[in-house]
Amino acid sequence: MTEQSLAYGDRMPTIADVAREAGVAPSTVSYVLSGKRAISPGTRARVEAGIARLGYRPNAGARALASASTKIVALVAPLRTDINVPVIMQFVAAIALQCRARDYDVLLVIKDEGPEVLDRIVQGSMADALIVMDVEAHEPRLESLRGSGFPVVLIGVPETPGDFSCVDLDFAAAARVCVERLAELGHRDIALLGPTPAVYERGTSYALRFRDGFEAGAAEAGLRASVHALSPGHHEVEAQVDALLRDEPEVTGLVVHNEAALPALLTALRSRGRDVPERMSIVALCPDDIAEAQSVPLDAVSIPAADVGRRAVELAMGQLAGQLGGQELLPPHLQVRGSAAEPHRVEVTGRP
Amino acid sequence: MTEQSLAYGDRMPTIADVAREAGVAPSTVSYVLSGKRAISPGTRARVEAGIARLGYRPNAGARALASASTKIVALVAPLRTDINVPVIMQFVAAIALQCRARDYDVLLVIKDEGPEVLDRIVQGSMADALIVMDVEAHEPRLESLRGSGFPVVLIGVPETPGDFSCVDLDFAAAARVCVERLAELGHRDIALLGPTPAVYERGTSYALRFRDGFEAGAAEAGLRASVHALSPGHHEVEAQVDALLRDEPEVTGLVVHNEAALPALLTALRSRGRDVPERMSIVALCPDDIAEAQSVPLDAVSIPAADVGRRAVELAMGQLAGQLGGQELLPPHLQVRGSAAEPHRVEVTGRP
DNA sequence: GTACAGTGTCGAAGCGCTTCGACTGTCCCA
DNA sequence: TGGGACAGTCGAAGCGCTTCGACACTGTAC
Repeated sequence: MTEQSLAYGDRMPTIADVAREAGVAPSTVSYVLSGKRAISPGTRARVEAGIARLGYRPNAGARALASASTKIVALVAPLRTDINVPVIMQFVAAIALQCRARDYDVLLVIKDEGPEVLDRIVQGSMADALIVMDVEAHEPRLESLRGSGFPVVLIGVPETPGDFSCVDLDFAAAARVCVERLAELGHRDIALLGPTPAVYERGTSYALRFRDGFEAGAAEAGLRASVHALSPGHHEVEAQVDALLRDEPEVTGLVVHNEAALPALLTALRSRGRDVPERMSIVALCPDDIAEAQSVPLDAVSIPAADVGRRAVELAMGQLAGQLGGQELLPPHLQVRGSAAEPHRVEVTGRP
Repeated sequence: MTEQSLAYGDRMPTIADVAREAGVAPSTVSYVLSGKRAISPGTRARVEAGIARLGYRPNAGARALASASTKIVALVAPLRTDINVPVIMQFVAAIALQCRARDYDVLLVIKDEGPEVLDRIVQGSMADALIVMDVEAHEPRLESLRGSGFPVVLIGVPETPGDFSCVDLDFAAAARVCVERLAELGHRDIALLGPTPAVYERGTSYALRFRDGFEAGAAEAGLRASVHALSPGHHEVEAQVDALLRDEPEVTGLVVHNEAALPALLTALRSRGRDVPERMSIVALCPDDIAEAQSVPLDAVSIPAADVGRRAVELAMGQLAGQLGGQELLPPHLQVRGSAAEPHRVEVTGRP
């Protein structure tokens, strides 16, 4: 039962070869493989031996053609390098793993190609389902799929989800949790340091939801709050910190939604005498490993990439099985690590 | 000539539908699409109109089956989150873009599944070529493909490349360039701060080549040199910097091959009075944007991800066209930004 | 006027698989 | 003791495409 090593270029063995080898009909081999009909133990054994002996693997194209199912999930991912790269990667990893666990493969589609690409995939039957990451408030790309019945799962929530399944962290709730944490500690003036301006300009769904949640949470808690987009790069961050400290000196707590800027931000604050958490509190939205790797471990709501990815695949599979899924927002969890504390009201009390 | 919007679930139009619509034979439609035979302008126009009217897109599975070519490149990528994530992403982006430009799609395969996965892809005819990122010195996964004639391109160079095509930055030369830069400036004691120990333990090809190049370059230039793996995390980096400064106080120049640790490293050095570049020179190996975003912009050899990715796809396409490619190592380019300077021999001259 | 090379088009034969209906036994229960 | 139910297997049709050889023309050259 040694598996023959096949040179590519030799004709690959087909189901007919296996059938001949095992002395059965091709359809029987197919049924052994799919389990869709009962097979006697003896026959099964002979077929499996034949498969092993020939090193047979079913041809994906033929299978797709005959069964009208590709066992492929198309994953639409943004491959900008400006944002969030590690988080994107975590999503991709989680989704790929989940797909493999269900015997699906992943076709990678780069976002920011036009809608024709998706049509090509869907109408060319290149995949059985579509998972779209990083959805923006408006996604013209997806319009042609609306109501088509083709299984689509969005990671993120567009303005009009329609009948698309959506999964995501509840960014609005996450922002509220961050704000509430600062409010409980006694902060009265806070600021949101968000992603680069480009992200807002694109209308990126999660960034907007986080911002809106921040503003709503602050309003409810009666806090003064402002929002700032944070450009990356050490000098930019320093300049923006200076501007913030100058223009809004009362701010004692920051909510940061910008992983890339965190190291620079912490350095800038310390060098300006605003040590964290004594003289500036920070609550961040970022992956756990990033929160922990900072010079001051950060209180943070983590982005549950693995959970979101898993759920996205589950929803896709559900749709393949005929269920329809709605919007799912995963609840945020704040991990306290010590970067937020009660404010020292130095500016107010006066201090030598 | 309005393209009809198709509901998925409606039977998708086939080449036969288009043929009927245009009043020609299916094979004629096929030849219009492939351009493999001459077609009169009139017929072509009618066929194209029919295609547009029906919104026809060829079925990928059927096409693959009939033509024995999938128009898919399988990309084997590591999705660990411990290393190099942005760089990996740049490779993936570059490869995906290049593939699309050649009308190929990308099937994403996660590394660290067993060899059966690759066999499934190759023998199941799921892809026409394979690009493998992050290759290690020994890749048992690839053994079954050796000599098979299936187009394989490696990003990185294993110990025994055999007939696999390989592309990569010339990491050994890159290390030498870094060492030479420090040597020219007058440094005599240098250290390499490399990636996490796990990367060396895995036998990751590029890390080993960089290290070997570093040691060889230092030997040639007559420098004292040591090698240290750098664990990520702020505290680990601080501890390791302390150890270095204690155990090898004469070191005045660092070669850093560890993007993730750079912010922490710079912070640690400054807080220990070893400002860069005055009291410690640094030359790094990292992407340009990362080098520029540091608190001190770094002299760095960048990883030409886009070039490597492009070349990888070109080599894959070349193999599909019957050419065989060998190893290609791209020359390193050092970008000077001011993080390396002549050493102040403070420890030697004594200074108040 | 016949031969001959194109040129443009068609029909049919697969590519390798799944799946449906049909067929042959067995077994069990009426 | 006959018949239905069921397990196990087979053969053939067909999924939608590509591609090969054949065929009908149209010119052009002798």
